[in-house]
Amino acid sequence: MSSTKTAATRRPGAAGLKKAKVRTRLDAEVRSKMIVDAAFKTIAKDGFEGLRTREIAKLAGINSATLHHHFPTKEDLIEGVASQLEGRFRAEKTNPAERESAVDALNRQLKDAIFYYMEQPEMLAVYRELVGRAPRDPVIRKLVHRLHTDWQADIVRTLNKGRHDGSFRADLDSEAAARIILSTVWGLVAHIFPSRDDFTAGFHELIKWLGSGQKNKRPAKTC
Amino acid sequence: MSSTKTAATRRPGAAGLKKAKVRTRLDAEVRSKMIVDAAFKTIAKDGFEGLRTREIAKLAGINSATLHHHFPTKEDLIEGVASQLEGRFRAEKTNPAERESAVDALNRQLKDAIFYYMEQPEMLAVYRELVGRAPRDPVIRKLVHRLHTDWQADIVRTLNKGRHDGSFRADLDSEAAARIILSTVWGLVAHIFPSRDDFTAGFHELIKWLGSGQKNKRPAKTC
DNA sequence: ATTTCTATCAAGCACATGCTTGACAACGGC
DNA sequence: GCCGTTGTCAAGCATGTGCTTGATAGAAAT
Repeated sequence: MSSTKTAATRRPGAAGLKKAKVRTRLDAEVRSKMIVDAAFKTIAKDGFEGLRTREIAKLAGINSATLHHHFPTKEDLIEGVASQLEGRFRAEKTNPAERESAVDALNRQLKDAIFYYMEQPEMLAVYRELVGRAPRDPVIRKLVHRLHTDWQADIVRTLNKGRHDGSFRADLDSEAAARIILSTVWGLVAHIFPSRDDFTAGFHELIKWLGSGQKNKRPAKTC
Repeated sequence: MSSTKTAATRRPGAAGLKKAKVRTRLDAEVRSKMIVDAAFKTIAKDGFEGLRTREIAKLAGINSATLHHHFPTKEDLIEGVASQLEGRFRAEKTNPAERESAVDALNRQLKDAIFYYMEQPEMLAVYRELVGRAPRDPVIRKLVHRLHTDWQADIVRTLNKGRHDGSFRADLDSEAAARIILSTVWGLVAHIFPSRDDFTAGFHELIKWLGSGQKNKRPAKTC
């Protein structure tokens, strides 16, 4: 006597025709990635101001409670996004060609930046948001600092190499120059450069300034 | 003492001891400035994410309804802040000294940037926030674009002058170079440079690169 | 088959937040 | 003194929002 009654009241949609929702259950890892991907897209489009857990859940096709099961707090979700971004940057890092010259290495930096700008604008948008949030969030700040430090070290290596083989000017301050280059690339990310072509022109000008002014690689500097 | 009854019922706190609030009535212009100042400080500290009309009102010492009387929407308030920032930047703009050399003019840019960094960090913080918001807000975008365009034009003028009098290298692309300089300064604002000294070192390196390599101002480039 | 584990959902709680409403009071013009 | 204008306030409305609760169901272990 109690069977039908409880079943009818307990189970929503058992008697009715309510779109028989199929509950797809996924591994935590897979679902987490789906959620982070959704958050990534939302942040790229609307920034952190536009980050609403309900929206992310809807975009990921799940209930918001499920989202909070995988990422207890919004903060956790943001860290997940940040972590994914760092991973993608490190994974997609292009390798130097064999016996690549210093100038070629710089041009690779240029090409990489333009690649992200053209093909992966979402990554740059999220990056921009993270840097903007860094002053107020210690975890993000550390992550951004890590990325920038490693990146700068790469550039310093390249510059030192070019300086020693004579292709770059002998009086180059590699540390300072690396920061200029970093800032220039950041100028592209932060839309300080109005267009891709302006950025390219700027970067080429920079490379020109770095040059020693001689084609061959002799370290001579007499006249 | 006479009309106690109506007074007691009508005026909240007239009978009690509730801190006898004095309603200070100000001109719209004055009050608006107070509100914008409060918003300015809040945005500098917590960014746009932390902008709550109630908080601003409390900081300005007024009721939030009063705030909305002067700035009907949050958007209006933000535009007020942006407008004030632009005004301050333009008003505080340092004038070139009489017969100032091109190198001196660039050093003035450097000094100005460091001045804001050290003495007016709030202005730079708000600036940073505005640039971050620009991609999503047409009004802000226009304002930022206006500032950058004017600023860049200034630098281009300086560079052209230096190029023509021989103090800068003859093969200088002034437009591209100006954008590099702009990006470098933005690197300070956006905390791409870890410290003030790193920025100074970078800027000096930049100026070194721009130089023609000769002390006097003759346009000769033979060797 | 039973149990255990946990991913998922519908509903909701508690509070935050932009903005409104209606009344009041300071001020200037008459 | 009277009155229109408007700057100010207490209270509230409607909605948004992070996160919780308690129940349900898929899957694996036993």
